[in-house]
Amino acid sequence: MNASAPRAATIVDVARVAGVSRQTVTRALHDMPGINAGTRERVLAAARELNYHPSRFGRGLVKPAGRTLGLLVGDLTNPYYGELASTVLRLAGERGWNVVMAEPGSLSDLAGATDAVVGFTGSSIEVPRAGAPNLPVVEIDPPHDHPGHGRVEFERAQASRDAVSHLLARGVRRPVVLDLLGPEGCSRRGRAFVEAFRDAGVEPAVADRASSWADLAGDRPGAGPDAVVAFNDLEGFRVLRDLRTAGLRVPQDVRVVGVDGLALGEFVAPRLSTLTIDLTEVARAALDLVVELSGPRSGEAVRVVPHRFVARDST
Amino acid sequence: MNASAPRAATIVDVARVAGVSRQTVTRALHDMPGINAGTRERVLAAARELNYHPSRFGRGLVKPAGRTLGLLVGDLTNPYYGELASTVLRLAGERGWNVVMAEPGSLSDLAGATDAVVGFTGSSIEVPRAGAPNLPVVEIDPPHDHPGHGRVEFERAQASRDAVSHLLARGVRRPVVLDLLGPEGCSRRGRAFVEAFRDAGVEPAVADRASSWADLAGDRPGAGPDAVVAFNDLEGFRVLRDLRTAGLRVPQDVRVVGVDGLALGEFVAPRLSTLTIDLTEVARAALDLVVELSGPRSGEAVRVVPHRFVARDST
DNA sequence: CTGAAAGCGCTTACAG
DNA sequence: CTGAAAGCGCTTACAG
Repeated sequence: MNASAPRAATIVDVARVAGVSRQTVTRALHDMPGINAGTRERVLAAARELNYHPSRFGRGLVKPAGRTLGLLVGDLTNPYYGELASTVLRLAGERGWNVVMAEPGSLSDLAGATDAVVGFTGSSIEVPRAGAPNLPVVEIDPPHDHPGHGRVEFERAQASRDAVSHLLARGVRRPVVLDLLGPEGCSRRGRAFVEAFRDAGVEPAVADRASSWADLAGDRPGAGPDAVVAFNDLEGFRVLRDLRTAGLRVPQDVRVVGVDGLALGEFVAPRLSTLTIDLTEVARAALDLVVELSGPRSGEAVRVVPHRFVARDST
Repeated sequence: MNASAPRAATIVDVARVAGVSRQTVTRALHDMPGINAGTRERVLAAARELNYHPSRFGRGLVKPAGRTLGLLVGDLTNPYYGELASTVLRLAGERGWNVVMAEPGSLSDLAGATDAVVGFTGSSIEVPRAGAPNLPVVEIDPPHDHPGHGRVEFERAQASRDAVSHLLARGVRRPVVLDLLGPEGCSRRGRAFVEAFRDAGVEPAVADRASSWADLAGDRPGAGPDAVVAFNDLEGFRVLRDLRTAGLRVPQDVRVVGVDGLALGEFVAPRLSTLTIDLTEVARAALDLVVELSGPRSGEAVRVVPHRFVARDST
């Protein structure tokens, strides 16, 4: 924008400095056969001198380029998102796609930089589609349906019922479900558990996801929860730690269930029981939907992937 | 490549179908003022009908575009890399850069898709710089110096000494350092610990990073290690779990130190002592080096970021 | 409100 | 071994 900013060197600048034509520059830069070694050196020297950076756009316009996928993920600090991102990177790599990643806060112009967007953030995503009305957008486990967006839905009912049966069979009577308590009430994961408990004839308490054990236990000893359904595995680890600090035994005194199925759940003691989902299947479904939506518009593009209850040591 | 594959629609196709000129298509697509509402609708309908996807390259060539950074990270399943990636995404977003991510195995043509590459993989990275001789490459904590690459080095000596003093002051006499035992011997992190122990007059055992507690303890009870330096925090969690399973108390019977400073270390019991590093500082240094290397070539581009020992409950 | 022209930076045939 | 020409798909002034 600065009028005095020097224009970046282009291939013609290099050609001029090296005293050759531009296609000779191309030849030198790409190590193509049929070029005099001395000429090549001269060109490369000129490129270095001018600090020449070829334009991706100029090249992309003329060479068949791979597709670029935009991947919008929630906090990568949570290994859950890391596992999905890792899988998407692998699958996209196999197809020769590049992946532009962004976290929701980021301002990056995804629509302008990509050929399709996959979003997995825990909330609805809104992609500013400047000039790209047909940009395929796929949401993973979105809280709401968005017409025109493809989506990968998570099926939680069966796994939640399995977890609840497991808990009740072990004598649980005073479960608490930790959840994100927004203006709309429980999250879908929370609702699935609450409904599963109710269907089994037990009314669970519901508390904020970040509640401390002291909050949950109340003041009368012995009346606290005998099971905690954490909002996710990370919070489950926290609950496990707090229970240990409080001198309570898991699973004998309190049983704990997480959600996400982090591999890390195997690395803590007691190993955390959890609701898991096959993220490879999720990623594959999302990429398939991208391909489907890239073609001529069809109807609803939806895939459903089920959760599964994994009983480990904490229940 | 398939001769029968239909050529993707371009802006001229849309213009033809809508019966307008191409700049009218541009106007309609970008919601620009000064266009008849009916015309706009007609254009958008044609775009939909043809499943028109604007070319990023055509546009990029003519509009000033943000830079695109390539970020090569080791396994995103490890929250350590996730934390770095998250920070880079945030800092890059603030500067208006897009970020193309890839894991080392991926075949993606980073050089062709980006304006600079940052690598943080635990091993040396080799970027195929097809036609991009001046592509800035910055390596984070690389095992070897690479001439021409910028690098962010981790300083471990002081933090390792601090950790060792801490352990020895608590009576540790038979420490074991778990490490990646490659053909070149210890890793740098392992060496830093081994040297710190030696300087303090204690010769540590060295074992493979994945060793089980049974491997380490040997057959004579009481002769096993009284401290374990894990390869990273994730392995530290595993050691913690194994010790618990073996009925040993941490830190009373065995003290455990991790490396990485995962936030997660606070979420386990006992909370894991570790060597931590400020990943925001690391990311910022890497991006600064990218900028520095994007300009006219200067000398060595190196930044050093120190580790710090954090004593939590496991020591 | 709409269109004809120029040009962004590169590579790919095609000549010499 | 090297160069002149065409063209990729788009946007930006400039005319009408």
